[in-house]
Amino acid sequence: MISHAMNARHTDVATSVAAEASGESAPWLPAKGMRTSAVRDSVLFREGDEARSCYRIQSGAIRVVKVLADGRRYVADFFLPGDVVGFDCGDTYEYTAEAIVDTELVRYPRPLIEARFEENPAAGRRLLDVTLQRLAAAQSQMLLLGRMNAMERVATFLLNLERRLGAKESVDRTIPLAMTRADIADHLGLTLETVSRMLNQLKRDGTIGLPDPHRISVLKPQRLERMACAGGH
Amino acid sequence: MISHAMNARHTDVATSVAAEASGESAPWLPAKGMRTSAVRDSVLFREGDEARSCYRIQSGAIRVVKVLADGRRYVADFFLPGDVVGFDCGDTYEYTAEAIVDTELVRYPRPLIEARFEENPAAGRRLLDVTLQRLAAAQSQMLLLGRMNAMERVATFLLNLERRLGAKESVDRTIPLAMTRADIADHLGLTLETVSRMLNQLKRDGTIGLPDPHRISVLKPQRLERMACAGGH
DNA sequence: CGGAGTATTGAAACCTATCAACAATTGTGG
DNA sequence: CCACAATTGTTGATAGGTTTCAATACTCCG
Repeated sequence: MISHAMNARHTDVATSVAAEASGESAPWLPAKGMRTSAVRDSVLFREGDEARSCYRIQSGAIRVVKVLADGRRYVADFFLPGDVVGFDCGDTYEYTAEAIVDTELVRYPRPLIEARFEENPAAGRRLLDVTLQRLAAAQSQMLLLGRMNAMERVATFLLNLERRLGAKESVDRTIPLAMTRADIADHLGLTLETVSRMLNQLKRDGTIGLPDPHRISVLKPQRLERMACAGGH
Repeated sequence: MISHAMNARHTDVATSVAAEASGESAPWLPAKGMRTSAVRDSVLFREGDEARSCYRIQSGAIRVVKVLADGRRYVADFFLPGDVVGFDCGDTYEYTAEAIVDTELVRYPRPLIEARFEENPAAGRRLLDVTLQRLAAAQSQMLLLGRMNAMERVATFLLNLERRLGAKESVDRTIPLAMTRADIADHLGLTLETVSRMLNQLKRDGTIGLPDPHRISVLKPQRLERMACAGGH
């Protein structure tokens, strides 16, 4: 599957007590948190659970899902290394968070975060900015879901993912895909078959390469951007 | 494809200099702002404009739209009395805001709001909560756009709108619709014809009544909730 | 009262979903 | 290390829900 995917036993999320620096990517977090790991497909927290903690992703990937009673699923977002998942409004989580692959995280109890806001207003302001950015991203995603066709959705998704991973992760413009076709489909409001068809159509075009199902190399970025949609933001 | 270009009179937004209390609904705003009015279909601000102010709606309604180059449009949100529109991340607006009907607003310059955060951290915390709520609503909307069929979308929309308007506005469970079918369609990722068909199907069912195109009375709320989707949030 | 904008309704086309079969990959255990 | 089983991905044929195109009716205001 992917480099860091190890044995996928169904143990729960394991927590060690070692302290860990919060890292540069989220300056609004407390200085220390608990190192934690989650094996593939384990649930970090469930929609409706009491929101005790949030988590910064160290390595791996998390998906955040909302589910209808009959099983229809929407993947609201993917969280990649550096991202923080689990800070919601209210006392309960708004969605379920699951590990896509074996994932290393740092856990921060909510009370510690709230305390940090008291002592340091700038931290709260930083979180506000992050939240406003996520809201803007959500609005772009709604435009995608509401008004783009299958090919535009897939092309836009690939470009966004490449941008988020940054040059560091994607060597030679090759995107390491942690998630399955089903995850991508549930994120784009499509079926996994349609996602597969679009990817293979792009492959036949010569726009992308698919060395293996979990690696996508962007061969013709400009063409991909043109397919992404008839008008950037 | 679709391009509901709304070109009516293009008078600008008129501003009076009278001061006005910020009201109970948005305690994170400064105490005073400028009363302003916007006639139907006028543009409050445009995507990409420098974000100088935000606006609290006093009466009327605002729609917030994102547009693709070929004219396809998505209505990211409707803003109703009490709501505040225009506080985005970055220095420019993320979307275009237009008046759906003649609208009364109170304008707050961004520098004044920023200053208020400096002096009163609780104000910033309130805005964070509001923003987190809007993010949660956006995630529910993505589930709707990605995974619900036309009837479920329309039913969900009506229920949400009724809840937002509150008992005060909707006398006798009758929802006053400020927006057109095209606005609703662009908000639900449908065409205006499909929205019309779904509404009239609900009318034939006896689930709702349509006294006139801009008034919807909910006759059988439970049935509407059942149609809304196979699984509540 | 008339005219422009808005809403409704019908018929046909299209894109994507669904169903189904098969191929490829991954992980497991001999 | 290889073979097998399970999962994941690909591809094809068909069906179905929405869109598109078109015509007509309604509503609101000047």
